[in-house]
Amino acid sequence: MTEPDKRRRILDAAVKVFAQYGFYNSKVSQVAKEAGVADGTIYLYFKNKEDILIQVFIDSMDEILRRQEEAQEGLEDPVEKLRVFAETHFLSVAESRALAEVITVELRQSSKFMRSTDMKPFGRYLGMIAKIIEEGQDAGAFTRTLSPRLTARAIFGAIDELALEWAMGKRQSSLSDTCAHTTELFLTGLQTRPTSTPSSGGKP
Amino acid sequence: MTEPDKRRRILDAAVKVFAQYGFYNSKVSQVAKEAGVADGTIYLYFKNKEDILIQVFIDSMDEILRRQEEAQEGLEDPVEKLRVFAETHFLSVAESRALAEVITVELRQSSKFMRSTDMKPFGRYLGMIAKIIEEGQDAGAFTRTLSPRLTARAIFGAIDELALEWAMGKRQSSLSDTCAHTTELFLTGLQTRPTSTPSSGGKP
Amino acid sequence: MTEPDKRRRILDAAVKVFAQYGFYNSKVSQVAKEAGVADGTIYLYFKNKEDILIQVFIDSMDEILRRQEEAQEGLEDPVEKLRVFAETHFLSVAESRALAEVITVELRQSSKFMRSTDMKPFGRYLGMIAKIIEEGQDAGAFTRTLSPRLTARAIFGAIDELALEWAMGKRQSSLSDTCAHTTELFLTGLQTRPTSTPSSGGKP
Amino acid sequence: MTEPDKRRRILDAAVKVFAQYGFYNSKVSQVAKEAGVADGTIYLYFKNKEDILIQVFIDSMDEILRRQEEAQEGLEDPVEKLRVFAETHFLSVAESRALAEVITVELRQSSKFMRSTDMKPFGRYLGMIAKIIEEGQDAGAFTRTLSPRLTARAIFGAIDELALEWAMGKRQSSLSDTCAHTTELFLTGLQTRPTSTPSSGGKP
DNA sequence: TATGAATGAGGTTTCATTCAT
DNA sequence: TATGAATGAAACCTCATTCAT
Repeated sequence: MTEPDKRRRILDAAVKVFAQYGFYNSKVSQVAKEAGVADGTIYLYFKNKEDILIQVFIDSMDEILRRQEEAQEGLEDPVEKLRVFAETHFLSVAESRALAEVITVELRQSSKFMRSTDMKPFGRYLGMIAKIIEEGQDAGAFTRTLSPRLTARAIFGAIDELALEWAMGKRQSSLSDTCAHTTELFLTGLQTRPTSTPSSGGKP
Repeated sequence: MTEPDKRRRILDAAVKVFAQYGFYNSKVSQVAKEAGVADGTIYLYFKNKEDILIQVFIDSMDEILRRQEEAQEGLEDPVEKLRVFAETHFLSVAESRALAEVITVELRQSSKFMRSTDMKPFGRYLGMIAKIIEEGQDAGAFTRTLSPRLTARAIFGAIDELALEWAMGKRQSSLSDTCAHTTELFLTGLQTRPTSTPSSGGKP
Repeated sequence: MTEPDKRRRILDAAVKVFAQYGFYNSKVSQVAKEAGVADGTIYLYFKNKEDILIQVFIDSMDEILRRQEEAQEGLEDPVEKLRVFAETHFLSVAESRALAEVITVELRQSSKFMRSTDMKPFGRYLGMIAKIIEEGQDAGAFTRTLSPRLTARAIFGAIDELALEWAMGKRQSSLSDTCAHTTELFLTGLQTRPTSTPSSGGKP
Repeated sequence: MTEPDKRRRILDAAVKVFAQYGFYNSKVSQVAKEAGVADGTIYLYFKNKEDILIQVFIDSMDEILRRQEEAQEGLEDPVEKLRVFAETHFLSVAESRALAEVITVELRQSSKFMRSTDMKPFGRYLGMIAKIIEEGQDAGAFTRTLSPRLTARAIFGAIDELALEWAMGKRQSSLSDTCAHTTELFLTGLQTRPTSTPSSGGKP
């Protein structure tokens, strides 16, 4: 009765601890102490240590997905959509460096056993990018030569790598700079060069 | 009796085991058995379990770097250089899926303590990409609007993500397709728009 | 369920096991089994195996010191004091042969690393003897030719050696005999012989 | 052909290493390195690690016994004999602090398993003291109230404790002082009171 | 005799998980 | 629900010993 959302507190503590020590070097008791609960209490909310990581991931992905969907609302231009998507991803990362670390680093490690688990949220995340690309292709804004799925994955890889560098390293460039960079690189690669041919041509 | 390079055998075994179970879920005794040596023998060649991972990384990076340098020999065109770089990366990954997994997945996990270690090889790898970009910019082939360092990182992220997907997943697309995809996306983004040089077009 | 002092139980078990097998040949699991606890439980009460030995020592010394102080209460005569001290030491040893072995034998072995630890109790023990000697010298009962500190040490060595022999060997002599022996040897050597000549003399 | 007495070199190395680290914390390889031989070579001269300690002990005791016997040669007065015995013990210890440590410290530790082994040398050492006392008693120089065996043990304990203190600690007193101290304490306790005797003299 | 690389048994210690309260 | 003392399985690593050369 005292604690409204103990589960939440444990998840937040886990993100903090996992980010600092890495999943395998974190102790359940550390998470418990950080959350201000007893060791045993954790097992009232989670099946085991691994389950905490999974829930952290699912919860975080849900939140990020929610933000992305919110951010996309009302947007029409595929180029704009992609730009906003990248921006939102960076903002999410910037907001919680710890979360970024856990998601990008710890998650890969665990991906082996996670493949068996519910990885849908990540699939949906990639799906969002792919859908934007497809729409762009349909609208004639993006070149049809690139596979939406593969490109989505490539874009995610690039964004994620930079976000990781930004999150973990001594950020030399500002977040928005880094973000702008990434998008420019991709967008140019994606866009049909309407200008290219015609403009160039333009022989009246 | 004719054990020429026991160290090598252990490293190879480690890659195999780490790739399958993940570093933290692998037991030293598994590696020993896979290598066909006694548990204790491992400690004649490596300081501890972690050291095995580090050596795997260093050795592999050295090998990949060597290949990349060899592949770049004689190339002049920046676009060609980048294309070849990506290809070589994919080929290396394709050759040893296990190695790819260990490098991309396990390594991140360990990056916390590894930052303190000799990560030079990875820096050199990124450096190669950055240098290619710089040369391209100097030659007027690549746009100057993008920072070589950040772009190198983004490109690596994309390549690596796809390589990982290819290595771990049920490869739906062929290796060369995936490879071609990535490069096209980037190269287009990087290249100065020949069109932009409507000059080329030239309306006289 | 009714485990009042698990720490105590472990210490007692340790004394027993260490005495029988020697510290370095004892396994923590043996101590655990003897104490009726799980292996891991030991580490809730002690830092490590070595720490058990140190605590055994400190606890035992505290107890012996307590007894000695109690036994000395109300005594005035230095000779009597020394005699009682020896008696009490023997009695303590007699009470727990195992404890004697651990303290006298195992402790020396560990003295190297223990010098850095809290050896105060032992110093206090020697100090008690030295103080008795000093008081005896001040009272004119003991010769001033002997250094209290060195003599204390010598006396301890003798008492301890006999206690050890008694504790470990096939005791051929009774405890009280052995005890009486030691004290007589020392006390005679310590006492000033004022009386000796004259009194005996009685030249007619 | 090169090494005349490899066995000797190993024993000397062992004394050095055991004294510094203690028997159980010493590694056979350390002894080998200190002796300048290969690990395996040690097993050509000794059955196992424990055997090295035993041989060190036996050899050292033999040497000390030889010295004592040599020192006792020509002596007649029991008091003088005991004094010389103590002096010789201290001198032996002084000569090789390491040896003293090994004998007094490590040996006790190992006494459990050594009881089954040939401990004769130590028995002979105690026997020497006991014999001197007996002779003194027979000659009327020492009181008959003390058991030679127990007294010998007590004396050894005292001498050894002081030698140990002297060997391990920061020697505050000179060796000869410490030595003189011990003997005075004992001799006085042992001697029949020349004074007391006059009474014996007579009254005819 | 001498070597030293290889062995592999086994101990200390950790830590996820349980369960009596 | 909550606790946290207790559990005990299991892993890393050491190191005495062997044996092919």
